Amino acid sequence: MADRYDPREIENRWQARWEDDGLYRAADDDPRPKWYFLTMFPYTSGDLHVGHWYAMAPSDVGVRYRRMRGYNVMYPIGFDSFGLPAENAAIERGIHPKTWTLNNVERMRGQLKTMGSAFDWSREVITCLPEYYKWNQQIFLKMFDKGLAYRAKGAANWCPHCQTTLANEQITSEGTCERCKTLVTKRDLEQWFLRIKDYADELLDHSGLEWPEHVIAMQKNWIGKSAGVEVSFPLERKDLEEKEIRVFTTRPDTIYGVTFMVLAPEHPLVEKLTTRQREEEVQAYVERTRRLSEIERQSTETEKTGVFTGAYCINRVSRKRVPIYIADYALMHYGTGAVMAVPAHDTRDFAFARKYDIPIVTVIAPPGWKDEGLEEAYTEPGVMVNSAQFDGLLSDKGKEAIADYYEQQGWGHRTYNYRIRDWLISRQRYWGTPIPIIYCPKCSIVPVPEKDLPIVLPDDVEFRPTGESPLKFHQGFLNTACPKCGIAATREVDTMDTFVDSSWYQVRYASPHYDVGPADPKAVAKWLPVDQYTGGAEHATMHLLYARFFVKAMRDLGLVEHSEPFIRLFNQGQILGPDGQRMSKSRGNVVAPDEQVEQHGADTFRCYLMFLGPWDQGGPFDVTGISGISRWMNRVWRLVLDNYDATAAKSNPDIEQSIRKATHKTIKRATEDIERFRFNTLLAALMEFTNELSRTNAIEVVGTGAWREALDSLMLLLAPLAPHITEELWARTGHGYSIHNQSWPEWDESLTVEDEITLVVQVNGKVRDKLSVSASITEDRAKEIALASDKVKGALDGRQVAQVIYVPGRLVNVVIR
RNA sequence: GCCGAAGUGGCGGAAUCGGCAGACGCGGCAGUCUCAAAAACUGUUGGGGGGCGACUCCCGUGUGGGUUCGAGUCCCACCUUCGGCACCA
Repeated sequence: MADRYDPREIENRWQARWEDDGLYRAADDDPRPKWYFLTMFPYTSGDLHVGHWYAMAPSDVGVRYRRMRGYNVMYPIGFDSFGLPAENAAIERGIHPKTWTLNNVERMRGQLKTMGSAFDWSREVITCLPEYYKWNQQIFLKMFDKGLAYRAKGAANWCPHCQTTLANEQITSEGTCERCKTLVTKRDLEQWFLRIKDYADELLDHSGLEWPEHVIAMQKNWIGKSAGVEVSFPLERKDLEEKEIRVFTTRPDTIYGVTFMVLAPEHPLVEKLTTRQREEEVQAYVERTRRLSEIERQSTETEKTGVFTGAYCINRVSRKRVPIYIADYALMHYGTGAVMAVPAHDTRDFAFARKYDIPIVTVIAPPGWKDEGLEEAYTEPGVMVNSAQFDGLLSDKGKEAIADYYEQQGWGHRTYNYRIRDWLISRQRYWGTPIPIIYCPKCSIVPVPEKDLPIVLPDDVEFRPTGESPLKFHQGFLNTACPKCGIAATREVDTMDTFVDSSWYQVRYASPHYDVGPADPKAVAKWLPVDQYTGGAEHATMHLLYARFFVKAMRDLGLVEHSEPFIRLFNQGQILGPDGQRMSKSRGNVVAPDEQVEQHGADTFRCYLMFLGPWDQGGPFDVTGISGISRWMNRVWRLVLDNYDATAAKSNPDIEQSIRKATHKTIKRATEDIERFRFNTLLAALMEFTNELSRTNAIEVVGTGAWREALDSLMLLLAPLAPHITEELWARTGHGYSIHNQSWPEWDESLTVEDEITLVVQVNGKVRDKLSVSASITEDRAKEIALASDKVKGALDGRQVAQVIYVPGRLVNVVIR
């Protein structure tokens, strides 16, 4: 009898051994094909939770499988360690952000190691250290040189609680801060932007990427490219510098229906166009709009409001005078900030026209239209009417015809518009990468010379959430000399959005200690792009879009040669508390992984997480089921050790053959499942295999070659899932160290096919009999024995057989009338 | 409103192609062991009905239609849940 399975002892021992041996270190000069596997690095929140395990344990299985398939696998890990929580902890508890963060790194590193993952710790990257963020600064400077980073004043999203600006992507659909759920407002500030919009078309192209369709769809939605025409409407007043209003429209076919014009309240023409009589009202409206938060302004529920400016422009084709309004439903940052309003065919314009008694002219006829007024906007395609020479055209054709006409007349041109906006990276906070820019009274914006990098974050800073960067009050940091002319100048005091850090960390892992640039070109050429990336779907439009942009920008800066960071992407689902709600301390439904590991061992905990269901689905985590995995681990332990060394007492070729078949079928199933990351069914297959071996653990098979092959295969197939117990069993059954350097077992296809099959016999689609027949049965013979079955005869009840369907290897269906 | 994913036993879930619905596991029930309990092991377990019984019949994959010899799987309409976007002209 073998001794008891003691996961704690085994796991500690092997983890130490693997670390001492550097078993998982990826060598740059290994000639085998490379495989770069990456799981999203954790933020240094302080504690590893079940979500981390749920994300990382299955990734580790993928890694170990690739290793067994003969790849030179790199699986690095690090810490995303800049960001607000560190600073908030500093303010609340008087700990320095750096201390807080590095303590958390220490703690989380220890917790991560208990998972028994095949991480290559020698490549660890910690983003809050100057060795890393120096390169953020260098890349930023190169972007600045190329015009990819620019400074602009604009209405920035402002979180009053975090006391900083936010990127568009960091605002929830409720208009609140993604981090603290505070209502976001607007502030006019000079800020740094990166030109992600310049890459919009390239970012829309996901060819060559094996990504989940829904993530691609989300990115496409986010970028929001729409085709249309930019057309001009001449102003009635001729005494202004501007002679026309330019608008973007996707519906040029409705241009005869334009009965008013809407400018965004911030539109530069508003001030110039407004007549003296309307001035007061317009100014009041502009003021009111400015005070509204984004959420109030953008709510589709709010009634359309606006005011007339007193000015008119001319609809070139209908020759009509068109009144110009301002309304907050026109957005300054989309298109030209002006809208040609067609109330008959746009729901917003319709509501506005109704409210302010503006004429509604139908120019696209709905089906069966009899020249009557519309009760609501008709936005579907239809036949053009009231549109002079274009009458009778279908609206789709009309779009092209009018676009052509405008282009011929020189009144407009076809173009595209994008929903995505440039990436605002300035943050008025301390714990981030200092933006390497100096403001000189004489030379204005001056980049820090590369030789002066890194601009190091000073430690002795007072954390006062004032809405301005704490760095502004640090005289030693703030004051400097202009690198160009040498006179007294000040530094940029804002820091970079932490998404900058995670936009290229995957590149840094290739050469984490390289000190003459962000990345060693040789190492990058060897390792990048990432072959398989895994992480949560919440990053679909932020991190994943930023990282794609960054790599393309770095390519154009000559820093890397590839264009896409991540070839394959897998999104795991979200793990919830036992109550089906998000795990949170306030709900009291948090499951601590450390406790589970303490109780059941890492192998069991890992496997249980994978057994819950499909990885991309996530779901509630209920600890009660873990005993099933625990019991199974014990069964495997006993099964392997009890009879491994026995010698065959006598042989039974039938049982041996059936064991061999079970083995090869299991290898096949396991391989197919692991390739598709279907760990739940993979585990089910291994359990079935274990059950079958337990049943046949009889005197006739133990000690035979087939028996050994079965147990060896079981250990090897289980090795990626449960690395510790399998390493221990592998050693105890007299194999060499390490099971994690063995080859993945191969299956013999001829051993996976059955000689006997169950032929299902149906009558009118209902199962009436099951017959055990030879797999090589002919169609005629199968039909014959099916019809001969007593049960079929009984079901026929003397009625006429109309047809007999045969599906090879599966069933016979007798159709009767 | 738009885009995307999903609805299967008491529970988590399985079912590459349209072909035995419920694999595997939890929980439950019964049993073995035990003074007893726990643990472990064995058997059983979709619902309903009939038979002493080997058995047998009916119903059943969110709802309603459809295609098909045959539908959890395909098509149409709808309901519910979750995720994303949302005055984008």
